Amino acid sequence: MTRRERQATGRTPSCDACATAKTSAVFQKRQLNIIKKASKLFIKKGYAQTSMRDIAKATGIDVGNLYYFIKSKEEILYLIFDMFHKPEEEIFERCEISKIEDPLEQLRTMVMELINLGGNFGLEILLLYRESRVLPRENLKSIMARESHVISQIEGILKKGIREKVFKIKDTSFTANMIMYELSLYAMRRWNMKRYTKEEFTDLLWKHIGKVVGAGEMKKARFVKRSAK
Amino acid sequence: MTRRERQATGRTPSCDACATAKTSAVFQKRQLNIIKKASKLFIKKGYAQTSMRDIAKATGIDVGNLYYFIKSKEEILYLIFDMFHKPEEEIFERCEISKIEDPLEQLRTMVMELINLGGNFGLEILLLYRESRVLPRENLKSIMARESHVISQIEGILKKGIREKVFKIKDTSFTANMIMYELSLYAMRRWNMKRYTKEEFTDLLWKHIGKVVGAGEMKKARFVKRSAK
DNA sequence: TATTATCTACAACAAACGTTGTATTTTACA
DNA sequence: TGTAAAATACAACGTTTGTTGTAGATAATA
Repeated sequence: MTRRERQATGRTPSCDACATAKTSAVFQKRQLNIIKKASKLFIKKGYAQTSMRDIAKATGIDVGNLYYFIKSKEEILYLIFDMFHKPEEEIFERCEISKIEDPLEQLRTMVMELINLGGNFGLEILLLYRESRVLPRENLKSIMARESHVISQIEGILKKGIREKVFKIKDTSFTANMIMYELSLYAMRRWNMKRYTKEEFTDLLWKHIGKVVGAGEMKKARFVKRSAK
Repeated sequence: MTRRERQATGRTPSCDACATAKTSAVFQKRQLNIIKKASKLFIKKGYAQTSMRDIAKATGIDVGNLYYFIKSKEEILYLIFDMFHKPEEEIFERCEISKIEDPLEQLRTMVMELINLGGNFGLEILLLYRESRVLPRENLKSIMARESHVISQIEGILKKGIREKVFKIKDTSFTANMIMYELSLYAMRRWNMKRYTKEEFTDLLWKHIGKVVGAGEMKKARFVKRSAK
């Protein structure tokens, strides 16, 4: 039996629909703790460089007993992604963005929410870029599907903005992807970005995105038009 | 002796200044081959998920004999970074960018060169983001120093552009970092970017950067001024 | 209190890993 | 052709790794 196969086995099905659903409060709390602590370790040291024994030490749960709460190391990573991408997907509805009229305000709301998700300033998203390849195809697909969903919501906002002549964008798909990508600048280039406070950075980033969607330009244009009348 | 310590030992000093410098053509060719093949594997599977035996298979060099050409697995990664960052650092001089007058053209030259480095469209730079943490502090620092050098060159161009009223930028350091970061969009989000050809992408990216530095805006402004006279 | 379900402690396993030792073959040069 | 250096082949070592087995403790329920 190869390691990969053994990994798939696991001792106790934890997140699958299992006979005796582990829904006890303690259980879920412990599992959440594992996920949180592990995500911190993964961010700091990398997935492969973090051993189950490290996670055991960080959580205070014995190495072997970790497998009472999770199926495998791989599953921890998946659960981390799951945990931080679910709320990401729900921003649009939760903030009732479709009810906002001004596309620029829609975009601002979306961006701010995405930035502050998890309170870690996008550090978790960095994991997706860095470690997603360790997940099996199946899981990776479902994660990517969520990502795409958010992207297409952003794209929707951009299109609306173009229709209302507030934005000026050549390729909405490209720009939506770029905006999503830019949100991780802080996390990805921490070594250079640390000089900015979170507030400074957020401000700079939003100004930047404003340029990207051509918002300022359009406003000016509209202003010129009106004054020309 | 721990693994980490053993890793530091190595069998034959390969890149250090060693008594009998391995400068034979064959030797260097083999070493280069290892670096190239390994970088492909690292990009595809990740550093930790690529074993020395994988590299052996890819290069056709026996596992043990790999250590005749390189000191350690870690060194391979370092050499990869070294290989792709050295030319990056030399762009400015090689292209004689300081002799170009128009800042926008300066920037365009720089960007295009950076994009096409290695011919892999930035795929190697993705490694820096993903795997740099496995390097020891010392090496990491030297890599980052190079990065910063390129960034400051970009920043120089931006400042010149501002002085000449061609660019409009709030924080040159932020923007320089952002531009550098944006160059890796294709590599980092391949799964969504594959729909574009390299030409399409390059075009979109350049237009995007144009907006970011406020180039279009300024031109229009200048034009307006002149027509107002 | 008896019984079951939940949780824990600790040791162990088998595989994979980076790396080394060594003996042998090939090449370069005199 | 002879000799040293360069390069190869192959087996092995010592660790670390993710994971499991199992026996015992604790908590909940009756």
